[in-house]
Amino acid sequence: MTDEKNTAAAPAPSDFIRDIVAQHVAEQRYAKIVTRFPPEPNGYLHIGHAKSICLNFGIAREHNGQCNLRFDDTNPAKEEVEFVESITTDVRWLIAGWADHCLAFKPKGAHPAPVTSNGKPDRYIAPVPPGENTEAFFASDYFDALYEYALELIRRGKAYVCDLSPEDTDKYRGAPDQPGRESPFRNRSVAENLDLFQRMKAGEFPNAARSLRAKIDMASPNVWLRDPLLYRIRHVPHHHAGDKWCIYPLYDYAHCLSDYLEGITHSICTLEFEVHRPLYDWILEALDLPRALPHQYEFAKLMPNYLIVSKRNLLRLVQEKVVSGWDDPRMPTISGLRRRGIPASAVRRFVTSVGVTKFNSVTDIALFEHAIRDELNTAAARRLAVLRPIKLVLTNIPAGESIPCAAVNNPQAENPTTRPIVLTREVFIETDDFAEVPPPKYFRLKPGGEVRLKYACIIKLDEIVKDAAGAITELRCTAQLDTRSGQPNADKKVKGTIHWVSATQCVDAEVRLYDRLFTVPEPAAEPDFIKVVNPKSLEVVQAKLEPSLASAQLEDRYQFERLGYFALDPKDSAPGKLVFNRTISLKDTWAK
RNA sequence: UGCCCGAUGGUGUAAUGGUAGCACGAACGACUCUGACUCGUUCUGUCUAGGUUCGAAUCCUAGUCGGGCAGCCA
Repeated sequence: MTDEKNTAAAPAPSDFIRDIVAQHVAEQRYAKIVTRFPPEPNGYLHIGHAKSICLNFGIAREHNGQCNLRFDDTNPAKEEVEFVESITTDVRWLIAGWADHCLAFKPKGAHPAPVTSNGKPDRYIAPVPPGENTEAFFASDYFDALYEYALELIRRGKAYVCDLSPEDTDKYRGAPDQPGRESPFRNRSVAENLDLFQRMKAGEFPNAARSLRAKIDMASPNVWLRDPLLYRIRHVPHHHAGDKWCIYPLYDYAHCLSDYLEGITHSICTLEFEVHRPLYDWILEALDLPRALPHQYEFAKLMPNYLIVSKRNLLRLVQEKVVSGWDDPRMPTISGLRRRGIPASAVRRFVTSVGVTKFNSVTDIALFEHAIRDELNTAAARRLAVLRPIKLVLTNIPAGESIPCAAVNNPQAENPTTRPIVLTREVFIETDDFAEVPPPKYFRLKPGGEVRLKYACIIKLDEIVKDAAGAITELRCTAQLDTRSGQPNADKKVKGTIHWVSATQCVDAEVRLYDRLFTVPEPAAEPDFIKVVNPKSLEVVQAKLEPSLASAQLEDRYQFERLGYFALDPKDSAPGKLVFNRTISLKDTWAK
């Protein structure tokens, strides 16, 4: 379906993170480059995540490395299996045929195993290729290991159990421009900390009654170093780990150690984690681990205009039924883009083309639209379809006669093939392709004017038939049959060529015309982005299609000539009931 | 008033002390049995002020502007 030619031919991208990786490869610092994509299963993946996926899998791919799909599931209150399933599907779709050989899973149910590294006891979880009895990595599979590491931190005097309430913890933390104060529980003995932490795990204390904290520096100018919490008490079951735990690790503690356990070399995340990096390093260094430590690198997230890219706001669109669901074709979610008919290759090309920097920028959505059109231009089969039909009668063709014509399937192909279509007395043309009072430079059908029916012949408009109310019911024309391909006057030139379908040999279909969801470039900056939803973001029409489209395939992409790119809706289309989504219109430089 | 990060045409990005380039976009033109594609021409840029240097987008200093950080979220 999707043509990989463009992506494959594109030069390997270069950016500051890839430069660092390339240097590490040159130095032979690591045996293998291992990255990871670590979503929290609390929502659907969107175009912003696609950038991270393509970065992480792209780097792995460029160095024969590996990229782990890992669920960062340390907060059971917000997470659901529905999301681990959708995320897995979306990631696999996005990288299919491109980097799936880099995707690493683990045996189903596997946990980190005891190993010996550099002569010292260690823990490691080995990757396997996705397949039977495998699954993605889960941070929650490391809870036992993480607990052991916490015990070790306590023994080393680098962590303590704190009895401060959440409110008091906040107060003691101070402010960015003001140092915090040390917790009164900061200097408990190792024995007491060990005892208390074990009892936290055993469920002896209620939610938030105590926490485990790293002992770092309450006066640090970086607030994340002011004795950050490592564990909190939450008496809730976990979607993956079951009901074994009532203490759950926090992101900063779990993430760096998960990276270590999986042997990640480059842990790539977005800019807001920059201030967390010292903590990431502190935890790993505090444990004196025997293998090479992972390192964190940060880049600016993708922010395209005319879109919202925030789980909270996307959720609102779903909940308030502005869209039909997370996979509504107007949503910037991966599932929405997929349902809309956008090839994964176009998503990849777009997110790669914007580059990787530390500069917060707004990317023009036109860049995405360009990537989509460009991929589809080579991949899509051309077909004739009329969205808003108006009847046209070719008065010199007898009723019942079928004149065979050959239509090109894809002019971009190296050896273009054709398919047969037929011209009949009655055809439909696009309402927009006729104007009784044409504007200047109007190339289409107008009174007394000539136009070519694509792949058929030139016609001349003789008569406009109207009903009693003055509405146009049909256009009567003369077909110049000697201007058909292969006929003596085939080369006759007219300014306009329009598409059409036979009125007697066509199929009906519902066609959904999608447009931008928002009318302003920065909807998220509005007081209420619901107020700037584009009322015309979805228009449904009953279209007439050429007969070959009756057997359209879900995975195929079509260009309805002169209109745009279309694909079958995977949810609502069924045998005998065609539903097409407009992926994107053709570029239109004809100012209306 | 604290700490961290950043700033190159309309947008995104490259140039790693040596000719500011590429893509998107826009405008105009050529071609055209898709007003698409393709091709051609044009458009607009190094945040400011000092300094180092034969030479600065790049290094230094100060400033300006923007983003991030005070969840028992990630």
